[in-house]
Amino acid sequence: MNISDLVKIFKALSDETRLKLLALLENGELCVCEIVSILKMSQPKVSFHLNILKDAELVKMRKEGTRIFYSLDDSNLFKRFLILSVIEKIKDDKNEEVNP
Amino acid sequence: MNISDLVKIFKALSDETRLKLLALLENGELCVCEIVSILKMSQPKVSFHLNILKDAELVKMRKEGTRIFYSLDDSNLFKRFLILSVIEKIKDDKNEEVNP
DNA sequence: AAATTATATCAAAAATTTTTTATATTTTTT
DNA sequence: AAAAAATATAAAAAATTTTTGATATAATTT
Repeated sequence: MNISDLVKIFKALSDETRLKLLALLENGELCVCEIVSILKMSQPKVSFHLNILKDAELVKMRKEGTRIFYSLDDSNLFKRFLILSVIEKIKDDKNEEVNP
Repeated sequence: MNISDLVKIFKALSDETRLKLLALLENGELCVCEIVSILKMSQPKVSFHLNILKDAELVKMRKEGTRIFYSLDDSNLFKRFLILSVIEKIKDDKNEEVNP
């Protein structure tokens, strides 16, 4: 992993939409259409951000018929740590909203 | 730490110049003028990037006379991990350049 | 084979970030 | 008190990223 890979990973993580996508995938794979309907964002927008996460190898994809399922790619230890940190911190954040 | 703080931290880390600044500060504080002369970048550019790192609380500063010294701010465990990872990976990268 | 569904891609527009050049501020030195 | 040194800030320009709306592609269903 060189400095450009590192920048690419951090760039991928430096957007709220993409952090939400990662958190959404915590419990397993989802297809694009499910993500679109859950997050209520336009489909090209979701595809755009998923593609950036895939480029940084933070998510991976699997085709099945007409659908494409995305899931977390935490095969690398450093990325796994980053993804887990993101998910944990976003959860904390949501809990604070509910229990102020 | 909420989701915006998280985005701010990753945004701060998502630029090569800023990763280099962090790596440069590994061995202790440096003033802006030293950083400028080492990295051979314009002074406003260095100040601009240092400010982004400071906003994300990845570096801290200390005034002494006319100089301002910057150093790593790894008081938070998560940030400490990120900073150390960055430094380690940038070092690896440089070693590979020398020993191909 | 036509229609439908799911997704990617493209081009234009909008928004944000980075760089550059010039200037302001503060402290120290002369 | 003027000059010099170090740094921040501001405004404009350049570059990059994100969003949007339209269209293309591929697999499935009718």
